[in-house]
Amino acid sequence: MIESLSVDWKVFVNVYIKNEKIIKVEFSRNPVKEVILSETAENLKKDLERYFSGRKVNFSNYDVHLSVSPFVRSVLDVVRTIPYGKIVTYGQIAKVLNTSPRAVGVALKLNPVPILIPCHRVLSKNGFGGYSAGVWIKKELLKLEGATFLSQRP
DNA sequence: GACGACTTGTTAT
DNA sequence: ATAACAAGTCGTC
Repeated sequence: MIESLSVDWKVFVNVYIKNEKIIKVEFSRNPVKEVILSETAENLKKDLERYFSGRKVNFSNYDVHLSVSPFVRSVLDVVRTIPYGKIVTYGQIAKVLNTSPRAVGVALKLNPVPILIPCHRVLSKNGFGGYSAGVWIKKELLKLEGATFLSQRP
């Protein structure tokens, strides 16, 4: 059975969990129908609420499912180690993995669990780069985490 | 700033 | 199998 829960933010953040593993996080105009939540799900919900209220939360101990190619997995693994409030570029990740920035961008688009795997902390060298749910959400998340350089970017 | 060349994994044909 | 594309970057003008 799949658990679903929503957290109210600028948009609703909906999370789906199966067998204690997070399988999907989505931004949506509407909340999902919530089911009875396991302890893991309750904890995650509280952590998300804390996160959106501006607290520093680390999501890296949550179990995520990730049905993606080995390459995408390797990119997401690297992204997962980026600490709260810190920013890196697509190029830096590409260098670590010996690949191209372009490929890193494609891989990040395939991230099934934004926020938990913080792809919003990966920007292009000049500018913001993209975001599957819309760049404005990426900007809001960075603002939330206190990324002060924001105003210097076009 | 604009534009093209180069890149490399994914996606579509 | 092969071509087109993408959440990028670098050099040149």
